[in-house]
Amino acid sequence: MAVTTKDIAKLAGVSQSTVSRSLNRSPLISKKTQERVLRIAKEQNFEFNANARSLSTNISNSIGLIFPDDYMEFGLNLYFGALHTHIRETVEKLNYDLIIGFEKNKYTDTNTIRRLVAQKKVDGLIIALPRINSESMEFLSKAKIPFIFLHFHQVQDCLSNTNQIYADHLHGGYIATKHLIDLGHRKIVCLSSKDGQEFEERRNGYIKALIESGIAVNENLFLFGDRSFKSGFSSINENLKLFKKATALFCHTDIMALGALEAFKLSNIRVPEEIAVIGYDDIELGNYFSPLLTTVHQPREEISSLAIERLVQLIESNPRRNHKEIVVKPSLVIRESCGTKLSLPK
Amino acid sequence: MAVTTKDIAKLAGVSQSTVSRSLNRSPLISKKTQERVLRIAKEQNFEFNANARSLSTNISNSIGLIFPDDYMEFGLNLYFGALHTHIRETVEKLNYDLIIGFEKNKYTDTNTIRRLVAQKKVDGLIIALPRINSESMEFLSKAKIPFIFLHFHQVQDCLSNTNQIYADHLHGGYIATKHLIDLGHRKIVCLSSKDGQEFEERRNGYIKALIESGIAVNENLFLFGDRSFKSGFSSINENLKLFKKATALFCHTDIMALGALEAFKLSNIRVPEEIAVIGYDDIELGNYFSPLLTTVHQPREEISSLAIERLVQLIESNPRRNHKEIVVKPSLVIRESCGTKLSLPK
DNA sequence: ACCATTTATGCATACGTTTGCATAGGTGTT
DNA sequence: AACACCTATGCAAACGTATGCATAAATGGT
Repeated sequence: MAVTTKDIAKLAGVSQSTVSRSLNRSPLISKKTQERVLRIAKEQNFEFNANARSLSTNISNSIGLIFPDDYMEFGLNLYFGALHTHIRETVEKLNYDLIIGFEKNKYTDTNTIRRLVAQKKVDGLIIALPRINSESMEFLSKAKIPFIFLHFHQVQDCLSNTNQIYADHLHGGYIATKHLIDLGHRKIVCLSSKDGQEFEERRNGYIKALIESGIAVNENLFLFGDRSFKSGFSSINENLKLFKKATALFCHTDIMALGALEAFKLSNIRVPEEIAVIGYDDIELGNYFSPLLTTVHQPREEISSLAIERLVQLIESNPRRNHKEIVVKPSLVIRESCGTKLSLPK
Repeated sequence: MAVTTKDIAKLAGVSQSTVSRSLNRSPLISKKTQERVLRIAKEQNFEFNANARSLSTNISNSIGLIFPDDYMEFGLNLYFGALHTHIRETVEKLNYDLIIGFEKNKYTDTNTIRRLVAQKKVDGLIIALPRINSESMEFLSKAKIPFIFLHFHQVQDCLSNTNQIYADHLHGGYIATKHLIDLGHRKIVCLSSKDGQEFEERRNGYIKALIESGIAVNENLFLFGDRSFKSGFSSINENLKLFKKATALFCHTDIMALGALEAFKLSNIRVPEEIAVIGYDDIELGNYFSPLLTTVHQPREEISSLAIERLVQLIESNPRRNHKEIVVKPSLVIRESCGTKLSLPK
């Protein structure tokens, strides 16, 4: 059915190879012939058969984007959703197609990755998994396929031979805490999570800011949730007594911060008047409910475009060297939930 | 590099065709040979080259999922995000890959669709665009590629020769309104949107329920937003006077309902005590903030799996007949925001 | 033991493209 | 006029798989 280069060749009175070369803008072909071929191809609504092309060139013109299977939980969809948007924009701009894959167990499985690579369905991968085991790493480097880790934290054990892009969470934790300290707060509760190195880094940023300001780190001010709204809500609800002394709360995800705000609301504790609350991520939702959430902006657009651009660069030049880390800085988004400088810090 | 059927053939001491047949479980091959070939293939980590396979069979084993470019706006990401999850689950279960495409102008463009089809990158399409023009319809049917419209409302003008899956919005509008009426409400504000036929249908459901209960339809009780949180917030804020008489609000999206709740909160109007609020969509968020949002559940999982299952069925049997509409019923999710039966309806 | 039938395998071609190599025709230099 | 050298084109093989057809081997019936 579909019109092929052979059909065009017949119509143009040239050979099939001349058609192929013309369509690929080969300099071997004379201007005149090329133009004629292009005209006819256009008239016939010609499109390359991508499969034949990929078979011949070993290039699929597709990029695989790998997410963990559970990315929808814990309000992560808000984060990933945004990431996804920016990624596809860049992918589109660079004329690649996007194949989305998921790994069931985000820490150990790489079945989808292996399959897509082995089947030659993708030219490169953006891997947005929190971690990957060494066998899979080995598979990837043996397969000589360009890939980029796009995640939340630095992966130490594959540092030397991979490309990774991540945000500087220590910095994010630091600027959030510094903001609260600058507003006069001394007792700052830290609601974090144990699931993910990025949270550890944020805690380190928190600690760094405290120490720098000569504030003692108090173990009792650490709370741990699972990143979700519900855990933000219940962590605060079950630890309201902390806020008899503490005047501020640093939540390591916005969605936990929103849960916390809701908990304070139901206990008639006013934010920011009585407690300052700062989040992390800068999800859209933080801009909806009163008080508007002050937070740390995750540089999503930057991370996404950098990742794709770097990947395409790797694909198209394929230098089996030149590994690179890119670190992106988060920034502060000051809205309402931290209020203004405390006049009388407790 | 990669191991091919030819390599396996050499190792097994059989011909390439025998390998191909074995791997495809052809009944022509003896159990013994087949098992040996399969064992060797497994040992060698053999995977088919998808491009060669697709070229030969004209089957890509991929499904295209087409979204409008702006699906992230207006809180739609919450809806589409969920849809996307269920779709990919079903796609995975049925062993297809998922290629995600976007159309720039959701009403007129079909460039991505055309390209993916012409290039043979997909075997079928799930088209989640609000509409499609007749040229594109013609292209699709000429291309003889199975596709399904997955959307929010029934598309009349391509009814006769397409598969479409949509929810019964009239029913949804009806049950939401009926719920409020059953609770004793008579004056019910209807916050809808003019952008999308589904909203018109929900309004019709609203009207139907009113009429059925002998309540006059009051033009003044209709408000229109753009589906967003902000428009929910401001629509209510700018029309607070309506609620001197009206006792209930039916918002045609959850996210508008949340905006409305926020507006009531800031005006110290208690929900559900003073005003009952019902939403539409059943997004996760509605289950977070107090009062928990009573709403109409969009049967997302059902729509998604039905769409994919039907599509795969079309792909694998390809009957160029047998067009079918599937209508899915929304259901009521009663939480807190409508409260209980009014004792003294105004 | 012979033939007919079934079962299992291999051969060869096709899918639509890219690309190395050969070559025909044209240009320029001596 | 002879030669070397481009330029533009075509030929043919290759990519890895699937499959129609031919055929060899095994089976069964007499």
